[in-house]
Amino acid sequence: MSVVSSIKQAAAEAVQALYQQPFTVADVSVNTTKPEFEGEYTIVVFPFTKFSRLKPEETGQALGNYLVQHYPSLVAGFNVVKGFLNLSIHRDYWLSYVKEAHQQATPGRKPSNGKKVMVEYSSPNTNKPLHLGHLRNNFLGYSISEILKANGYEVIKANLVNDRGIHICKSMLAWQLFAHGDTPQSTGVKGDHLVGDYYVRFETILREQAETIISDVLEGNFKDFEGEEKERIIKLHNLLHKPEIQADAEKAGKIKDEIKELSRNKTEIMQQAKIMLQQWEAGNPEVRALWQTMNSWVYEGFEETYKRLGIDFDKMYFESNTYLLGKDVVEEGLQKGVFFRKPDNSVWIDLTADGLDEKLVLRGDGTSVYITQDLGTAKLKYADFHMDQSLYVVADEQNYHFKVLRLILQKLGDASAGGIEHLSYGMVELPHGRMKSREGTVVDADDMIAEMVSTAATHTEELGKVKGFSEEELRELHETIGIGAMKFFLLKVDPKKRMIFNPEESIDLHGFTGPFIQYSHARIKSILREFSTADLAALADYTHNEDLLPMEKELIMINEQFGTVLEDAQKEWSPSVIANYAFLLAQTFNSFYAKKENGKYIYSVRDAETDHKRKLRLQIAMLTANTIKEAMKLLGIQVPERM
RNA sequence: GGACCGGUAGCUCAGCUGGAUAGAGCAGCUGCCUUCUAAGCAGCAGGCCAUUGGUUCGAAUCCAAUCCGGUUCACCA
Repeated sequence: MSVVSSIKQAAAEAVQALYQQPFTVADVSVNTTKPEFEGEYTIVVFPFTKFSRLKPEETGQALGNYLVQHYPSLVAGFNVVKGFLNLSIHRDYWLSYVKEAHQQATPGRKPSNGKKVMVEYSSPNTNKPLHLGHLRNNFLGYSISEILKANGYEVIKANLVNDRGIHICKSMLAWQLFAHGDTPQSTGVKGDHLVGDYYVRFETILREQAETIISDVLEGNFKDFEGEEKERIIKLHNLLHKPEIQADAEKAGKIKDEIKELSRNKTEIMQQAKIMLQQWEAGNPEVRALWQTMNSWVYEGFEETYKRLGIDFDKMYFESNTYLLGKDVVEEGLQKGVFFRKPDNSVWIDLTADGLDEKLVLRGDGTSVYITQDLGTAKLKYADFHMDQSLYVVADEQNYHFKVLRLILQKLGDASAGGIEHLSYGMVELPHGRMKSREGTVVDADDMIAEMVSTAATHTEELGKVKGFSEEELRELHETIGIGAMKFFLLKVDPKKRMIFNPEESIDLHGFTGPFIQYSHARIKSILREFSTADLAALADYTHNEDLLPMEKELIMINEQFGTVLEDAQKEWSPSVIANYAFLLAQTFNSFYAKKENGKYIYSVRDAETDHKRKLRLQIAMLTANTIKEAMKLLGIQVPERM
């Protein structure tokens, strides 16, 4: 049990004993003691005064006395300042913690809790390469999975690949029209990029063709439209010319957008893509073959990127296998009276009682929509694994979708409903706004990785501290630092906040960054290298008998908090909690390392004042290195032995 | 318009389950390599915690209203 939990429990018992009042552990507020006061942890006594009917100072005294008397091995002393009871934790408590923990490779890990959770993340489209937004998703999904594991959960990392649909046909069509049979092998272009290039090509042609139609429409020529669509476009055209709309830029913009959308749909190339999609759905052998070929190129490309980033999955789902799944759910919903059919044969659910809207679950023509598939897939996942919880790592623009998904499954009384949770994260934006693939303003993941690794290489070379590294070791080190910097950059921010990335400013290697923490770890390792492995192993049997200097105590304390930090990160689904902690720990060790008095390093390990001190500091150094390593591992970041 | 999310130093962010004088990093300025690695350490400067009101011993933190920014409310996925 952590120190803080022990204190809370002791305090709750003390209040019950002293004042015969029921008081739970959750009601006790414990903070770290401010540096200007004596002690390590502080109990806020104000909440107890209504039971004690004494002044806060007197209540604090009474409580402090009780704790010292009844928990002497925990609380060695105390002082009271106003309503704050500052506790000095017994020296031996800290000493026994370092002794017991310093050789643990994975500090803070919890034993299995018997619960199973699926984390779905990444979920890429197979029509273009990964970009910066996907990186945040991948890093978050991977990290939260590792954090859940460390907290005792069994985790299934799942990836639902969006491998079919109109966007895939766009790339396929453009390739058919313009590629002259080019392949990744023939061009030397990475598969996902090659396919992405044809997606862009498609969009370029589409834009050109749409321009013509739009300018026709704006001139009052509606030859490309007929029937209902013609009526609609004429109506929009007329609306646009009304003076009150002309005066309202926002409304005019919306109308123009709709004209644009309708026109895009009418282009020849879009019509061709739609035909291709129908052929795909009908199982046309030629289209299916092309689809398989091009998807395999993309998978090779993704595989390379995932591997480089250290991202992995336990289970792959493919939308081409799941997109028809939801239809029996629709039947079920109709039978249970949860859904209803409209005259045009479309199927809906009424969620207005829950503060939401009516939601379509099946089109009039019997084809499914996004939510239909997701309902089916949720049931499939549950049938496959019977997990207690199913976590979806998806951007916050889909908050509404997941609210609806969970609600529908609840109304259907489905077993999977209770476990559905949305780990919603904010989008990564550029200084000028959102990344848009149509407008070519995306930051490509592979480019970004290459750039970070090369920045790391340049910087490493400038510092010139890696003499004796082989080519291969150097290459590995640059990967570790560059990718570490990038992962840390994207994970240090609270997931639910959107973040702005400026490609003009490269990601820092100093300060609150991955490399700072990696560096701190490497430096601890260089301290440990001063000693033989036999010396280090022998520390396990060493019996402590020495007082602690302030920063020795502080470091042990922070290390000891790791278990609690792990729990917090899990509860909040936030790797940033771990990132902040790892930084604090590294920073504190650096201060410890560099602390100088009268020209002497007062916390020197090698040149410690006594053998006891040397052994204590060695244990502290080992403990800190292990905790840093483990914390970074939970973020998916490796730490080097030397850098 | 409804729902949800955000607004803390010049910039990027911690702190938000109420607790002592609001913290980091970057950028700016000072110092510190004969040291177990200076990707570091120590310091200076920088704040009406969006605004107003409320709750109470105590509010950046909780509540209400307002202002600003974002997302969403598709027979797209």
